[in-house]
This record gives sequence, C-alpha cells and structure tokens, in this order.
Amino acid sequence: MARELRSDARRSAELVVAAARTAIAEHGLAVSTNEIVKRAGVGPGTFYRRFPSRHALLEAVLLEVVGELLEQARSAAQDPDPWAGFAGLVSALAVAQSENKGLADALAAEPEEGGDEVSSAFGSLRDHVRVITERAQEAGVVRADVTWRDVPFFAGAAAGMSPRCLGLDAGVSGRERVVAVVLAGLRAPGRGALPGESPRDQR
Amino acid sequence: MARELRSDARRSAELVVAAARTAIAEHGLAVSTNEIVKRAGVGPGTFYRRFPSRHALLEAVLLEVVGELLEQARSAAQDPDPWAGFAGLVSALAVAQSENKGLADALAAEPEEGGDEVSSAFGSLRDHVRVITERAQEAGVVRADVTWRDVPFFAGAAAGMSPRCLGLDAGVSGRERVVAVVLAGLRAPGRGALPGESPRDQR
DNA sequence: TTCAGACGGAGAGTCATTCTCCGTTTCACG
DNA sequence: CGTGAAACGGAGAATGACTCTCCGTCTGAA
Repeated sequence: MARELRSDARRSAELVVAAARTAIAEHGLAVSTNEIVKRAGVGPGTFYRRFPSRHALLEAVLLEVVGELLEQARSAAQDPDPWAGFAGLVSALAVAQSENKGLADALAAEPEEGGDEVSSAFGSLRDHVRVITERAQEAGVVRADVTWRDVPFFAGAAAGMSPRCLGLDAGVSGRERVVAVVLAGLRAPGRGALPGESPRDQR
Repeated sequence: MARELRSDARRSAELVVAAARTAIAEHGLAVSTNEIVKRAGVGPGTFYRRFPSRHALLEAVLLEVVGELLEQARSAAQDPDPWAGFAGLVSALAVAQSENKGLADALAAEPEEGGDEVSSAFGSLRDHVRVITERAQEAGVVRADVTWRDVPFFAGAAAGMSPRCLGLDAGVSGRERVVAVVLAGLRAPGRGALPGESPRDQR
C-alpha cells in the first residue's frame, strides 16, 4: 500500500468508482467495463492501471456502498423512536440494494483474497441490523414473528421490483410505495396481540 | 397454423418449452439457448426447426405462464372469501414472476409482430386483477389506499428477492415469508376503519 | 526544466451465443 | 411391411461482445 498517487491518478480512480456506481444503478451489474470507463471519461488503459481487474472495481464499489449504509445504520440506531429508526434502516437497505442489484451476490460467489474487508463490513452491518430490529421488537412496534436475519431480504424485495409488469408501468414512486407496504406488513399488528392473523372477524 | 405436426415434432416442441421454463426459473432469463436445448435433450437444429428464433420460444413460454396465471386468477375470483381470493392471486403472481424474472419486460421491449397474443393475454389478466382487488377492497379487507394497478408490482417485489444478502442465506421458505409480510401490509388495518394508519394506540 | 509516471485509445485474444447445413433416423400411411 | 417425407442430432460458421495490454504522448511536481 502507501505509494502516494499523483493527483490526476487519484482523480481518475475516483471518477471510475463514481461512474461505476451510477452505471450499475442504471443498467445493473451486467454493465460492461467499457461502459463504465466511457462514462468516467478515461481510457481502458487508465482503468487497468488503477484496478487490477474488473472484480476489484466492483469490490471497491461495494465497500463504498456498505460504508454509507453503515453510516445510515448508525444514525438509525440513535433515533429516539425505535420504529422510525427501523423504518429508516429498511428504507436505506432497499435503496442500496435497488441501486446495486446482485453486487453482493456476485462478490460473495467468487471469494478471492480481498474478500476479508468486504465480509467484515458485512459483519458490522449485520450487527446494526440486529440491534435496530431487536430494539424495535422489544418496543413492540415490529412484529415478533420475524427475525432480524430476514430484514435485509424484506428490504431487498422492495428493491427488486421490476419497472414494468403486465404491460403496466410502476411509475416514479413505485419503490417507495412498495417499501411502505412492506413496512406496514412488518409493523406489529393491533397492539400487543402479536400473533399475526386477525382473529376477530370473518367477513 | 394448420399442418399437423408429426408426433415426435410436437413432442420436441413441448420438451423445449418445458425445459425453457425450468431453466429460466433456475438461471434467470439469461440462460443460453444452448442450455435450454441441452436440457430438453434435443439438438439445436431441432430447436430452430420448431421455433423461428429464441424470441419466439420466450414468447411461447410467456403465453403458457400467463395462461396458467389466468386459470388461477379465475379460481381466485370465485373464492367465496374475498381476502382468500386476493391472497391467492398475489401469491400466484409472486410465484410466476419469481420463476420468470424479467420475461415480460424482455418481450415488452421488442414488440415484433406476434405481440398481439401476449398483450391480449395481459389484458385479460389485468382485468382479473382489477376485479379481485376491487372486490376485496369493497369488502374492506384490503386497504383502500392502494390501486389494483400496484398489485402486480407488490407481488413482483416479493418475487424479486435475491437468494443471498449481506452474506446471509434466504433459506427455502424465504419467498413465502416475504409474500406473507406483503400481504399483511396490504390487509386493511384495524377493522372496517380503512384509512391506513392504526389510529388506536401509540406504543 | 526534467522525467517518472499517468493518460488515451487501438486492438489482440478469448469466449459465448445464435443460427445453419447435412447425413442419418423415424414416423405414419398405403 | 415398405417407402418417402419429415424430423432428428450435432458439428461448426458467423457474429459480436468483453476483458485486458501495449505503446506513443502528455503532464504534474520537484
């Protein structure tokens, strides 16, 4: 590590990571390196001098994303309202996953050596998810019959929505509506009476 | 049209469509034609004698899927319990979309001429979704602040869940849990009192 | 002013994918 | 049971895309 990069070199690397993030958000993980490089306004040669491989770039992007997520999780954990904190976390997870579809999967699949950093970041994030979820459950605002382990998946589900379906268009606020519905589904029903199904009335 | 196919020819076509369905369910829309053909146990030559192009195969698969969905929707519409019917519909939509990720999108993107059949099937299915959703809303069991147009997206969200996330595994019952949460979120809160948020108790 | 180091871009190498051609086999009818 | 039209499998041509390298030129920093 170490060797200070020249200012233009550092700038190139940053441009590439930023371009990769927007490109992935728009076109999914399958974007070609070419596309990313073109968007960044640098040449392929430059790219491969900064990153040993395409994989390394994806890893850098993932680290950045998880880092931001960690920050959001920390502030969610400090929200005085357990429900608001939980909702914020779910929402943040949903946005991050919708902008980085499959990135975590793709990297999890091919471990390579650099994976340690990634998996430790994952670990921290998981801890936050657990703490925030359990706090909300103890406060009685999140149903007790879900596990914190499921929370990332619930959030991810909201994120995975396709933009079109049955010839209909999701519209711009589609994701937010789905997140709202999922959150409503995760909210503890009635009051205190946890067990899920409404026992009272049959039509 | 017309010209009766020889029995082995018909059989090949059916094998290919069946193989395409399972292959798409497992590997997503990106499966190569080769993979499908290999699974079907036929040669590429056979495939291209039965289908003018890969696109035509996808269209055939989509028609089959939508046909089955229509059947399920019809029986859901006849369920005496509006909620059960609605829940069944959502669940069926979720399963279908999770097994055919992006198929509808992919075909919607390139209209080609055969699209009429597909879009009319879509139309029928949309009608069923509207009827079933509105019936459930009128019965007061589905929240009134969602549109039937959103329903396919809610279902699709549950379907889009990725199998792994943050290094965690979704487990086998992952999709069902997500569908359950989404349904809980769509269920009219409280009782009769439609307007959304639970008014009664705070913490 | 100097030069190590960074830059862009052309393109080599690789690989996957779709679709065609053709010799062989199979169905179905008389 | 014999015959021919039709279907079959598989080798492979044609195409295209993607990752990564080489090299001559340019630039930041001392």
